[in-house]
Amino acid sequence: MSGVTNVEPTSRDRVLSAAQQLIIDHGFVDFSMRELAEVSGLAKATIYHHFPDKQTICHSVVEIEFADLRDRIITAAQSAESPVERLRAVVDELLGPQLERRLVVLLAAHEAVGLGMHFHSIIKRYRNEMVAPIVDIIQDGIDRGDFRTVNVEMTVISLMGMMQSYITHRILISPDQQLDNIVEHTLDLLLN
Amino acid sequence: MSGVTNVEPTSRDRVLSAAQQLIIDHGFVDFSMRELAEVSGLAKATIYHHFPDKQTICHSVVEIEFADLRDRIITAAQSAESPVERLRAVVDELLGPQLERRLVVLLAAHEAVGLGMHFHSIIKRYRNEMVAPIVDIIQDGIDRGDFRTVNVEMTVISLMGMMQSYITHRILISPDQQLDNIVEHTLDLLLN
Amino acid sequence: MSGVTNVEPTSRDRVLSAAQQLIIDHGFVDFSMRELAEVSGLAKATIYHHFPDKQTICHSVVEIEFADLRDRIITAAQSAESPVERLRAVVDELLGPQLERRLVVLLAAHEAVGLGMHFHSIIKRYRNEMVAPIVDIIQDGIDRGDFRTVNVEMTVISLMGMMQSYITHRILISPDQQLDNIVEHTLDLLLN
Amino acid sequence: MSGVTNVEPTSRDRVLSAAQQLIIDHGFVDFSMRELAEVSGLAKATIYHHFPDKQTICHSVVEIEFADLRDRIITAAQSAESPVERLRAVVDELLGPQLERRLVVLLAAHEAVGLGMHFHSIIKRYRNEMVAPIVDIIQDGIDRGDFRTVNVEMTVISLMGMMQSYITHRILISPDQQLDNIVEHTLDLLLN
DNA sequence: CATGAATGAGAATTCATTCAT
DNA sequence: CATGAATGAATTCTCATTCAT
Repeated sequence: MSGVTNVEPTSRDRVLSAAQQLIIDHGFVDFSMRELAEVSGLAKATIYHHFPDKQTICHSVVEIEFADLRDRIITAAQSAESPVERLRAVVDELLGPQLERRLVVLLAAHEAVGLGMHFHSIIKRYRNEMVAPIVDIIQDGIDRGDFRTVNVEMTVISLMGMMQSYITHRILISPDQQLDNIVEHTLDLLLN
Repeated sequence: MSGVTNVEPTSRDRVLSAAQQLIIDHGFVDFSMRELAEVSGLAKATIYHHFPDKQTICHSVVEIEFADLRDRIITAAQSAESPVERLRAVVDELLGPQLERRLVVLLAAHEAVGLGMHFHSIIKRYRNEMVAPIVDIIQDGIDRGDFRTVNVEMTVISLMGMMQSYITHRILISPDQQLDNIVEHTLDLLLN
Repeated sequence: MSGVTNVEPTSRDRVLSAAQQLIIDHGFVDFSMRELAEVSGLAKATIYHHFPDKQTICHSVVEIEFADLRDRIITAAQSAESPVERLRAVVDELLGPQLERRLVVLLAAHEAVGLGMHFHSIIKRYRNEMVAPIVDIIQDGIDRGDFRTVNVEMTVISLMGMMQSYITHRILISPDQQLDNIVEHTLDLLLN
Repeated sequence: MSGVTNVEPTSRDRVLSAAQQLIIDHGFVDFSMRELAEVSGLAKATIYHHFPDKQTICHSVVEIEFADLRDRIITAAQSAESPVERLRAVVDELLGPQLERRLVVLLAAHEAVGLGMHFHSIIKRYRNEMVAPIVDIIQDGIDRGDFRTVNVEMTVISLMGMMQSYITHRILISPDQQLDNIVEHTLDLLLN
């Protein structure tokens, strides 16, 4: 009660992390407030005490996931001097094991196709924020002559698609297969 | 009407094509049998006369979509002599406008993450069938010396991810932007 | 087609015997025309070709069961000279193994409590027809001085309840327990 | 209202007593949750707030009925000194007018033949609990020399069947006929 | 005589949400 | 801050029955 750090997560956080888990397991639509109450250990009415409705909870989870991913990418994009190393760091981060779970959520966000414009705008906003630093790296690499000349924006789109595809492959097709050299392969494709 | 062929689609087909449309619009979970009845023009009970449950309808739609896509890819993969031309045809096909709608369905299939193993197995099966001809093309290109030496399987995974990413971009971010040179960009990235 | 005996049961009979089995398994209400079609091997519409509705099928099954039971009782009631022997034959028949299944149906008929007056009237009619010969036996026994003087009708009611109770016991409580001396016990109780 | 005790039945109890009434009227299968909601004065969803499903409601009603009957029998079985008087009290109780309604439910429980094992186990359990005190009485009577020597268990089974038969008779055949001397008739059969 | 296709009505159950405490 | 109780609307699915062939 009086202590140094309060390790008890707040109820709000318990809701959000339960929601994250349920979205990963069931997708955005097919999880119920009943399950959310059960998993979070709170009463349904208590959840409504913290959030106005289910939609807002989904939006919040997506915001949090995207913000975290964006921050990691930005950090990675500043982690070194040479464009090659910075790109390597970003790709590394995008495929890092701790991100897989988060990216699954983002993958699932493609559901957003049928989920209304607010999702669209969130995805659009963060996608731009994640794309920007990668664009900078590639542009920088081209300017320095390290990379060959490519359509920068399109290359970034390609890059993100590849990342998704690797992860999907790992999840759906061969979960155990190690893809250690993904990073090198990706860089090779893009930069050779 | 004029007697040559009976073009009236069967009730079964009307259900499947209505389901396809609804899945595209709402995702796999959030379309209701009530809507499906309405859109297909049949009574709910009639739908259950043709399909045992909602799940089976979803599976069937996915099967049909995948089978069609696979067939198009296989056809494209046999359309020319040189590996470069055959790969171009495949990429062209994957991005062709008439396929967008179908691919949206496949994208949405990533929902499948939370939708049970039967989806997994369908996706796995067809993904293998779609990957195989592309693998052949690339391997052939390498053997002939047209392509540089790459990890073939990984390259195919990359390729499919890029395609998805382009389409997602077109749908979510800039629907109107023309990406005419996607094909060339992709080939450039992969084969240069 | 042209033969001596036609062993193929008629469709009508197939419906009735399937219905009998389903009523035994599920009770009168909770069996569906879909199941009946499945078990009988006929199409639902074919069943409606032979019977106007589900109610009539249930009534028919009950009629058949009761008629058969009544006939067996009447036969048994005429099988010997002495009242004791005739009563023994009736009790024997009521507990005979081939009758158990039929009696289960009759037990289930107590559902009839909530099933409308037509069932009531069937049960009432046949119950009277089954009671009558037993009444005669007991009255005869009393007249001859073989039995002690009892309220005849009430004794018959008791007798039938005991039979039901034995069967219920056998079905619900101890299916394997042999109750060989039931007949003697019953006669002993009633006539001593 | 005036403050002594709050007599308002809980929602749970309102559901159970409405269910009891509906089971008596329609049997276990053929009453709907819609009716139950109507009769209990609650919304369907509210019922599901208190019970997980229809089955559980049925089981609960049967449990309550059996428990009440068992308690009454046990009480009656301890009500006097002599075995004859105690047996008379039990039989009296089994046929008492206030029990008729309850016994109808138990009769209807024979539907249970087709209703799954959980019903079987409930019936089996309570049947044993109801039989035990009657067994004791009869054994005691035999030991004291008041009753003639009979197979005790079988006699109890007989007794319960008779009771059912009287009640069925009253309900189905002649509702108005007074059977005042049933008790004496029954005792006479058993104890002479 | 037989049936596949079709259906309106209704079944059980779950939903997101509100409110009094 | 927290919750049990309550609910209208919607869900998937089943029913007994009809009809054109």
